[in-house]
This record gives sequence, C-alpha cells and structure tokens, in this order.
Amino acid sequence: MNAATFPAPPRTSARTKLLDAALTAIRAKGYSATSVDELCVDAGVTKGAFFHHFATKETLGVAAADHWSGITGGLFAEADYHRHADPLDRVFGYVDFRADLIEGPVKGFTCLAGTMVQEVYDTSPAIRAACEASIWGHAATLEADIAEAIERYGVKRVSARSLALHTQAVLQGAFILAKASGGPDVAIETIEHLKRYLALLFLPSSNPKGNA
Amino acid sequence: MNAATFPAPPRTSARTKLLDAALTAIRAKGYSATSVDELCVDAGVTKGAFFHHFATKETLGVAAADHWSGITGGLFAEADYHRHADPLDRVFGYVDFRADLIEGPVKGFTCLAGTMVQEVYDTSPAIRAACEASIWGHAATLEADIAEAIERYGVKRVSARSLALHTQAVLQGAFILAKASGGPDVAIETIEHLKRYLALLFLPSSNPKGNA
DNA sequence: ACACATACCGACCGACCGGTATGTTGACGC
DNA sequence: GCGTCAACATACCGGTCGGTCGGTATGTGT
Repeated sequence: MNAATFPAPPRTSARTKLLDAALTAIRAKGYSATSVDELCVDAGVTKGAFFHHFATKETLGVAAADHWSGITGGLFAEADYHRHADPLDRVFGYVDFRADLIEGPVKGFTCLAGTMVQEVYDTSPAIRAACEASIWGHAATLEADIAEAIERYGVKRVSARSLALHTQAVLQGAFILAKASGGPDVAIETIEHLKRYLALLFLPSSNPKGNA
Repeated sequence: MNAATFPAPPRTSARTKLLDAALTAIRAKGYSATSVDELCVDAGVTKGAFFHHFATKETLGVAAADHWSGITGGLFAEADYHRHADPLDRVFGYVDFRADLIEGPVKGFTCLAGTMVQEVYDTSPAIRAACEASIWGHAATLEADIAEAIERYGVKRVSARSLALHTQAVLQGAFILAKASGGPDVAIETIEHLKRYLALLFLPSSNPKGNA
C-alpha cells in the first residue's frame, strides 16, 4: 500500500488545466470569444470533462476569476516589497513591482478580471461579482500599507481605500492603452504619473514642480 | 418637382442606424457577444442591408470605432470648457466635463474604443488600430491645452502628450471599476484623484498635503 | 461480491453564428 | 422608355456554439 500502487491522481487535475487554459485564452481574446471546445483542446480534456466540473460556461467564468485571485494573490504575497519597514516604501515597492511585471507581449501582463468584467458586467451578475471581488480583494492588500503611510506622513483628505482603488484604476487604464497601442510603453509612462502623484501626496517637499 | 415629391431619403440611413445600434450593443455586451442578426433587428434592417454596407463584421467594428470618434468628437468640441482663457482652466474644465458625463447606468458613460480594444487587440489589427486612433485622437484635443498650461505654469519633466494619455488611462480605468462595482461612485472618486494630481503638478502652492 | 460514487468520454442536439446567392425596387442618365 | 446601378429584402448555407446524455473505467464502503 505504498504511494506507487495508488493510481496516481493526475498531477494537475482536469479542472485546474481547464482553469489555466481559461486564464490564457480569456486574457487574449475575451470571455465571449473563448469557446468551451477550444478550452477543452487547450487543456487536453474532453467536453464531457468540462461539463463534469463546470455546470455552465458562466460557472467556469466565475471559477476563472477566483482562480486568478488565487494565483495573483500568491504572486503578490511572496513579493519582496513587503519587507520595507516604512509603509510608504511598501507602497512605492508595490507600484514598482507592477511596473516590472510589464514586459514582453501585452497579453502577458494584463488583468483577467478587468478584461472579463468589461464584457459581462451587464449580462452576468455572477462573473461581474467575482471580478469585483478579485479587484477589490487585491486593492485591500494595498490599502493597509497606504493607511499606515497616510497616518505616518500626515496626509489628509485622502482615504486609503479610495487611493488603493485609484491605483487599480490607473493600472487597468494602463492595460487598455497598452492593448490599444500594441505595446507596454504607454503603460509604463502612466505608472510614472501614478508614482509622481503618490510622491506629491506623501512627500510634498520633494520639489513639486520638478524644476531644480 | 418640389421637395415633397421626392421619396424622402431615409432620415437616417441603414448604415447609420446599424452604426448607432452597434455603439449601444457593443458598449453593453462587447464586440464578440454582439451578433450581426441582433444589430439588424435593433436597427430595423435586414441582414442583406448589413452586408450591403459592411463587407464583414470586422468592417463594422472599424466603422463603429470611427463613428464613435465622430460622435464624441462633436460632443467635446462643442463643450463649454474651451472658452476659458487660462489653458489650465480648460484642462480642469475638461476633467469636470468628463465627471459630469458620469451619471445614470454604467453603460451610458463608458467608452466604446476602450471596451472593444480589450477583446480584439490580439485578433483584429484593423479594429485595434481604429480604437487606438479614437483614443489617441481624443487625447490630442487635450494635449494642446496641457502643453500651453505646462508652459504658462512652468511645469517641468512632464510631457503634454504623456499627461494627456494618462488622463485617458485614468478614465478608462475608472470605467472598468465602475463596471466591476456596478455603479459610478468609484469612477468619480478616481477622477477626484486625477484632479488632485493635476492641482499638485500645476499649483504646488495649493496646500500640498491637504492639511489646512 | 456487489452496490455505489466519482471522473470522465465523445457522439449528438437544436439554436445560432457570420456570410452568400438571388431577387426586387426605384432613382437617374441617356 | 430603357439600361444601369445602388440599396435593399429574403431565403438559405456550412459551420460552430453551449449544452446533453448514455455509457464506461476505476476506486470504495460493506
């Protein structure tokens, strides 16, 4: 009764393979244009397997958003920028981390939730909610650092939640411009503006007009 | 041979009706999920008429982006904010104008180009280019005012083009968050951050930390 | 040994997809 | 009055869509 006698449970389950395939396909072509058949081929499973794990395509959409939250959650949780003692350094570290992720082809750095919610916000409440949860959940991981920084640096009239969501808006917008222009340059530039805004908010003595 | 004897040429042509229907449908459900049949029903024309005017669905997508540019171009060209003598007032006027447009249901204020390009940037170069032209063309109308303001207020190290594109990124991102949350509140909040950034850039004496 | 559950398989379904082929209509030049 | 052409309408095409269903392989509890 050693491990080898057990019929090896597949290294990655059909469910996970489908979810991974969905992430890639939906980020590249959107939710509607991604067909169930195509997902099955990409994942190397049959349609029967698909509908064994997901009742409908919409169910898969919800699961894909959750899967995305899990994967990105792990990526950001393990990133180095959390180590800084100063909360403001962690905030800048986060933004730099996002900027560093922007490399190579556009479909490699865009956000599944942002892409998917554009198509389905008015037709699929379940997917819309899952995307909202993904984005807001991610923003929440930033919010704590921002709140600390706001307190330590005595910034007023700006709420941590609102600023955390603003960073997400800038990033989502940067992705759209990157898709429209066909390259990451404009995304990186807009993140520079975000960094400048944060610097002006938290460190106003730092040479506001940039001159001298 | 007076005007009445002429069989009134349709007040709006089939082509225009299809384009208008496409704007509404694509903004609500995206490009892929919008079918040709549905567009024909909405516009009150037959499928034959559709393919008389557009060789393919993709051709319609390109035309819809151009149509969108024309409609929004007119809307912004006629807006009051251009009247301000101070270029910075025109820039703030623009941002306030955008904020004022955000009312009612989400599908009423979102951007066709931003929605469509997310789905097709990797599959339809023609539509991608049309969306890019729409967004960049709109940004260009802002760029002149920003350039003037940069000169008049002596702001350095920020290019007018880059800042104009950043405003578009923030707005596009605001739309995504609005779609995800189901309402406009978060979009308005993020535009407030954009205004604060502009104020800090151009008017640094204006109470940088917001305190007192 | 046998009932039962899980995890699939893949042929099949009707609806709908984008697109085409053919026909009709009315304005306009000549 | 006649030929031409744009502007449609209608019927229809092959293919693909999301989804179903009867069946099977394998392991499990008793």
